[in-house]
Amino acid sequence: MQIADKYSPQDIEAKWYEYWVDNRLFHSEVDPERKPYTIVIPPPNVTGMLHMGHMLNNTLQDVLVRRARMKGLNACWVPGMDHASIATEAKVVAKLKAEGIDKASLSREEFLRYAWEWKEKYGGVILQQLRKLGASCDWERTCFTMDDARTESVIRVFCDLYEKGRIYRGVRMVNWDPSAKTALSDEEVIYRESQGKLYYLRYMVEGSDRAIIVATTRPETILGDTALCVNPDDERYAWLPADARVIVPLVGRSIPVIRDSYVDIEFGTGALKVTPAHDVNDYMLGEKYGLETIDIFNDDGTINDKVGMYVGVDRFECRRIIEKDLSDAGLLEKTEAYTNNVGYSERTGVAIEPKLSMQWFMSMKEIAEPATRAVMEDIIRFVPEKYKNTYRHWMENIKDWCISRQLWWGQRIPAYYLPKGGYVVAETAEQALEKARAKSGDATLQLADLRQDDDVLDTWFSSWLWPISVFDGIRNPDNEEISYYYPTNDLVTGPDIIFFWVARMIMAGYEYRGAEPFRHVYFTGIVRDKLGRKMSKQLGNSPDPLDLIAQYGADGMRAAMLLSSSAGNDVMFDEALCEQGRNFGNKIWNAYRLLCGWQVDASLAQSDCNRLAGEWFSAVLDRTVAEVEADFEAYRISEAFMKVYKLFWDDFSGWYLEMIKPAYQAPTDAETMRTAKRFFDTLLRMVHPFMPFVTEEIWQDLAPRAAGESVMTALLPAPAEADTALLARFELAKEVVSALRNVRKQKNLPQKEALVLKVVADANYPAEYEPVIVKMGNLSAVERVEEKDPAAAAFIVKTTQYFVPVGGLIDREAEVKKLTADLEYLEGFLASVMKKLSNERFVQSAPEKVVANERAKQSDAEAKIAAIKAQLEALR
RNA sequence: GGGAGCAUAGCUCAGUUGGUUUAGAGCGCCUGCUCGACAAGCAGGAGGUCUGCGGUUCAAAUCCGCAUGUUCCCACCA
Repeated sequence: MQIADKYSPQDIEAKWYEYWVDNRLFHSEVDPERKPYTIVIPPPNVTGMLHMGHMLNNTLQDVLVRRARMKGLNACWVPGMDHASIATEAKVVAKLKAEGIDKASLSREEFLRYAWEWKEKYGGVILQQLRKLGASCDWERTCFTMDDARTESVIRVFCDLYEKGRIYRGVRMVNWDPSAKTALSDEEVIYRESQGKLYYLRYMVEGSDRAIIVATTRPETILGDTALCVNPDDERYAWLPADARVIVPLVGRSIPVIRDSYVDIEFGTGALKVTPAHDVNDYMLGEKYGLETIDIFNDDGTINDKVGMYVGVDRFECRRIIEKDLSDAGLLEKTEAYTNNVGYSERTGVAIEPKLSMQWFMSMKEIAEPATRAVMEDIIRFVPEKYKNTYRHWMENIKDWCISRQLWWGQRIPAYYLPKGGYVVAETAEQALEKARAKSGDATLQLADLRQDDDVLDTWFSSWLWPISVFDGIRNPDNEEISYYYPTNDLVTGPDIIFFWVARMIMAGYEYRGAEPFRHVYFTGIVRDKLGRKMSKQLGNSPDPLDLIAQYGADGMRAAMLLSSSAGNDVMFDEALCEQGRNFGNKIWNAYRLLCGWQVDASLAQSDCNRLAGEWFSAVLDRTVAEVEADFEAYRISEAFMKVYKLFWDDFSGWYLEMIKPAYQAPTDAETMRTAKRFFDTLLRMVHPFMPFVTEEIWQDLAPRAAGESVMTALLPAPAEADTALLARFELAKEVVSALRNVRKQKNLPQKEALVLKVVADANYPAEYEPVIVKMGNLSAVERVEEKDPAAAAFIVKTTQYFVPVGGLIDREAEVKKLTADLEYLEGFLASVMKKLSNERFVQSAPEKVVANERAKQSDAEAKIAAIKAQLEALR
C-alpha cells in the first residue's frame, strides 16, 4: 500500500471505521487479567440530532477511551439512547396530528404502537452520526432506557423504593404543562423574565361602601379566589372588622379576609388575593386557614365550568377579556407595567400553570446524604471543582421529586387500583393480583378488576440508573459484568444536567451498589459561536456537524473541539479551528510523504548531525510524554493536545526532519531511517486518541501489519525521565540557528548561499552541536576567533558572541541602534535584580534557591552586558 | 433577593501550594520566501501599565478587601 499524494480525510475515514468495527476493536469483555476502564455515554435523546454539544462531549469521551485502551486498560464505552418521554411523545403527537390523527382518539396501546414505529424509524439517528466522528463505542452493548432489561430494572427500583417507604402518592401543587398536559419536576421549569402588567383590582367590602385594592399579575385567577389576605400589622387595614368579608370582582362571590404576616406590607397595596388552587404560596395559606380551593383550569389551560364564567376560554385570552370587563365594571383601579419571572416548560416552552394534582413523589433527603458526602470528600472528583458548590447547595436543599408524568411514552407506574379503593404496587400484574387479593381479603378478584395507574415515570427515573442498568446490575446485582465494570471511571457531561442526572446517578449508585457510579465527572462548557452566543436552532448559528466533518474530516472536527475546550469553560467555536485541525492532519500526512521519499544507502555511516538530532528528539519525546501524562491526570485535555500538536509540528517537522533531511537526491543512512520511523510510530500513537483516522492510515503504511492490527491497540510510550541538561544545551544551538536566519533576513542573504560563522567560544557555546548548527544554518565553516570582527553582522546567544562576515552589507548605524536597545533592556533588568539583591531583608528571608537564582541572573546579565559592550566597541 | 465563577496580546486561552528573566501559547496580523514534504507551507517580526483602587509580604498576574464589568446557578413577593 502507498498513501496518496494529497491528504483527503474523506477518502480514508469511513474505511478505517469499518475496519475497527469489523475487527471488533471497540468491543470489551470481562477480563479479570486486565484493569477495566469504563465510560457510559450520556444517552442522547432518541429524538435528537447531532449538534455541536454532542461533538464536544463525545470527542472528549473518545479521547479518554482511546487513550485508556492504548495504556493497556480494558476500555469499554457503552453507548445508548434515552427514550425522552415528554420530547418523544410531543414529536409523535405532532406527527400524528400532521397525518390527521388526534391522540385523544387513540387508545394507549394504539398510541404506543405508533410511538415504537416512530422510534424504530427515526430514533437513534444520532448513534449513526457518532460513528462519523470516530467514536469507539462498543456498539454490541448499545442500550435503550426503555428496552426490556432497562424497563424491568426501573420497575424493580420503583417497587423497592415504594417498599422502603421512599415513594408516596399525594395531592400537591405541581408544575403543570398545559401543552403536554402533564406534571413536571421543578428542574424541568425554566424561569424567564417577562413583561407583564400589575392589575389593581377593587374588592368591595361587604356591608360597606369601601373597597380594598389588590394588586395582581394574574387577574383571570380571581375566579378561583377564596380569601383576601392582609398583614395583621398593616394599619391601613386596621379599620376592617375581624370577620370582614369582601366580594370578588365580577364573580360576586363573598370571601373572608384573613390576616397573616406572610403578606409584605411594602408590596403593592399590602393586600393579597388568595387563590389556593393556582399559586404555591396561596396554597400554603389555604392549608393554614382551611380555605376552599377552586381549580378553575382544564388540563389544557382553558377555563373550566366550575365558576360558570369564561368557560372554555384560554387563560391568556381570558386575561385580556377580564381586564376589559373589570374596567367596564369600574372594578379596575389602574394597571402598571411590571416585570416578573414566569416559569416555562423546558420541553414545550409554554408557561407553567401551578396546579394541584395527585402525583407520585420520591422523598430525597435520606438518599441524598451519602451522595453529598461522596462529592464533598472527593471520592467522586468534579472537574472543574467549582461545581462542587453548586452541587452541595442543591443537595442540601433538596426537595421531593415528582416522578409521575401524565404521558404514555415511558415506564408505566406499577401501581394497581382495587375496585373498592386502595392500591397495591408490584413488579408484574400477576404479583399485583396476589397482593390485591391479600389486601382486600377477596380471593375472587381477577386481573380485570385491577386498574393500573395511567401515569408513566419521569425519564430521569430511568436514566439515573444508567451506569448500573447497562450492566444489568439492578436485576442481577452479582453478575460478573457489573462487578467488573462498575464503578465506571469518567463521566463527561454538561453542567446543565448536574441535578437532573449527575446527582441522581450518584444517589442511585449508593442506594443500589453501595458505591459511587463514577470516579470523575468532567463538565464540558456550552458551545457558543464566535460572538459568544449560545448555538441554537432559533438563531440559526449552529453549523451542522456532519457538514463540517464532510468538509474538514472527523479528525479536523475533533481537533477543533479539542483546541478550544478547557474543562468547564464555554467553547467559542469558530470554523477556522476546523481548518487548523485539518491542516494538522495535512502536516502529518506530508511529513510522512517526505520520509517515504528518501532513499536508504545501507553502506552509509550515520552523520554526527543525524545522530545528535536523534538524541535530542528522543529527549524531547520523553519530556512531552511526561507532560501529556500530567495534563491528562488533571484533565487538561486541551493542553495535552496542544503539546502533542507542537511536538509534531515544531519539534519533529520543524527541527528534527529538517536536521536529518538528506541533500537533494542524496540517500540517507539506515540507522537514521530506522530512528525516524520509530519516532514517527511513537508520534502516531500519541496523536491517535485525538485524531484516530489519519494516524491509522499512516500507521498501517509505516510498517507491515498483521490482519486486524491497529494503532488503536498499540501501546502509548511510557513516561521516562527526560535529559534536561541535553535539552538546555540544544536550545542554545537552536537559538544560534534562529539568529543566523535573522541575519539572513535582515541582510537579504538567500538561504542557498552558505555563510561562515565566527564564534568567540566560551562555556555557553554548544560546541557539541556544531554539526547541527552548520547544517541548519547552511554554513560553509565555523571558525573560532578571539577578536571581534567589525565588518561582520554580530549577535549574542546567552554570553557567546557570534559574527557572520557579510562583506559590505553592514549598516553600522542600525547595528549600533539595535545593540544599544538590547543594552538598555539588560541594564534595566540588571537594575531590578540588583534592587532585590541589595535588599537585606530579601537576602535574609527568601529561600536560598531563590536568592541563588537572582545571583545567577545577575552574573548572566553582567556577562551579556559585557559582550554587548564589546561588540559596540568593535563597531566604533 | 441569595450564592458561585470569571476579568491576562486583536481573538481564544495557559500561567498547576506567591520567587525560571521586565508574563507565555495557538490563531490572527505585518514582512520576506514558487528552496524538490506540506502556500493547508517555510522564515522573521510587531503586539500586554495582567480590569481599577487599596492592603498583606523581602517579593503579587498569583493571597486578602473594596469597586466596576461579565457569565452562571438557586429562590421567586402577589
